[in-house]
Amino acid sequence: MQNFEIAWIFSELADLLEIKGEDFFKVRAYRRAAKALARLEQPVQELYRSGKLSQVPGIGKAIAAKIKEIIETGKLAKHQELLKEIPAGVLAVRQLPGIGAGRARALFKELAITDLTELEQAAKERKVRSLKGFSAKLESDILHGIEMMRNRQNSIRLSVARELAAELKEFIKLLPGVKAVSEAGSTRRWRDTVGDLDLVVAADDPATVLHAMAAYPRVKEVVRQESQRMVVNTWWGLAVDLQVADPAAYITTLHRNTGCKAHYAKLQEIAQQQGLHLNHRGLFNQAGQHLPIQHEQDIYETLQMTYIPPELREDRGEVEAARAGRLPAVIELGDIKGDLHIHTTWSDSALQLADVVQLCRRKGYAYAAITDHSRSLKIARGLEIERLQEQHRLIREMNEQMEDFTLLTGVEADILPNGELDYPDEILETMDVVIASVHTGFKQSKQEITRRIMRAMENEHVDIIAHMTGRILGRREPYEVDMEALIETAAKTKTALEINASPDRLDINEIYARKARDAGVKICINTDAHDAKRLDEMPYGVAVARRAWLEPGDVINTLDLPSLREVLR
DNA sequence: AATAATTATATTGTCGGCAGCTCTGCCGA
Repeated sequence: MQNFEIAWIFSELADLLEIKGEDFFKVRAYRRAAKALARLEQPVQELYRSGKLSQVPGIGKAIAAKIKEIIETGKLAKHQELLKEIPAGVLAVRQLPGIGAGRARALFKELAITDLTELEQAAKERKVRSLKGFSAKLESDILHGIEMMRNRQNSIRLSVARELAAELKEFIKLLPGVKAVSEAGSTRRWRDTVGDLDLVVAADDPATVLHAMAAYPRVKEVVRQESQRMVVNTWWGLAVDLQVADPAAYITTLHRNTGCKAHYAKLQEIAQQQGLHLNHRGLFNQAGQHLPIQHEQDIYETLQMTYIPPELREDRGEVEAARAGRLPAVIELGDIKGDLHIHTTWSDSALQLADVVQLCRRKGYAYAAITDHSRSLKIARGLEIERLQEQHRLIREMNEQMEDFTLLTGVEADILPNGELDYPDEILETMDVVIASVHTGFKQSKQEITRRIMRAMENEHVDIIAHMTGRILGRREPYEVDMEALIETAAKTKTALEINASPDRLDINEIYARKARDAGVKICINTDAHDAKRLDEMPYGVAVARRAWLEPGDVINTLDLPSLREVLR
């Protein structure tokens, strides 16, 4: 069992107990434990075997015993019992914006609502508004929320797909007769969300692979089986579409299954024009003979164009650009020289200042900016001015001890509802990096929130606007902003826009990042890390930049430190 | 339920906006 599967049980247990009305501090203890487990770098099973579970902060005697039960039996009795009492659908109801544990409980107890469909019915019949704690407005918000939830059913965050892909590839690689295996489809193209996970395997004997796949522990049920293909549902809620190819046709199958469809169709058409034929079996000449294909590069070369990396295969002009030899040399992970948005224990992160230095150094970065939350964000222990200055003094001292690495002083200052920043200018001007972002007042009108962010950009001390549309994938829609106007203002004020690399955000997205670049706006790719694991999420941000066709020169954290300082000045 | 310390017991991230049985509970950052 993986850490986050165990963490998930505790987090669901917390939700169930909260809905039941159990002591809130107990609920919070389970949440803390879940968070601690998800954050662990080492497998929980290992800690369990060495008897070190209770050493993890947030895990005491009772929770350690429950972890033992989960590891040994695969489930938790207390969790199972609660699920019998409170149907899983109630948890989905609780996920709706505006519905917390209290309102979910009221709906369940008073109206016997056990899932979203029943809630929708009740809301349409105007039965919800009369409950204590509800209103006509909330009732219509509920209907909106249900609609929203339905619309995103097929979108699972890329990180989930990539983690499952990594695990499945390890497993499949070791099966007898397997020559190669790769993810394909939108997972390989690094789309922010995916509908399913496509895998392509090169193997002599498809039956062996399919048989092993069907028996794999993550697999819940086989949905479809053909001689060389299998579709399964997994316990992670993500379907896997596995295609086994003859080793000779592996590259062309992988290429076709990577898509996107429109991109592939264009290549087929170009092949046709050149008297060739392209399909998943190979690339053929007029006589029907196989042309040698060792790598995907060979396909593009034969079709007389530059190689197009998977991230760019979206039929957004890349085929035309590649034929004209005008495809940009897009940014790579190795171009990144530092991370400019990192939180520490000074506010709400698990990282110590020294951890940031150590981990970023190990990545080969030359610098990193410490940007903790500002004072108004109480929930995140935002820093009062004195604390912020104390931290900056400490950082300057640390820098004196280091030659090959620099910590930059900074802050993630809240943009207050009126567009002012959370600290006065004389404080902001003392630090290296000022990030500005919105954390409250999402319900402002499009005009208000746009104007608010524009005002922040107009502050000369603001260097970067972080996660500008505020979306949390699968949980919160982006807020209404006039992107055109914001990009224009960012260009005018020379404010960089962040690509937040967290797979939960990926904000701004590739569409806006490309528009911003075209308007002359610089981009900064940041992890916004709150723990060591999330510091590793830079590749997701780089993927967004690649999909936006960005080159290293478009991204400020590819610069060496002196040039970066020049830009930030 | 975990933690710290008074080793039996207190504490455990805060606070503004919202809606409606207007001083309170709920929600969300």
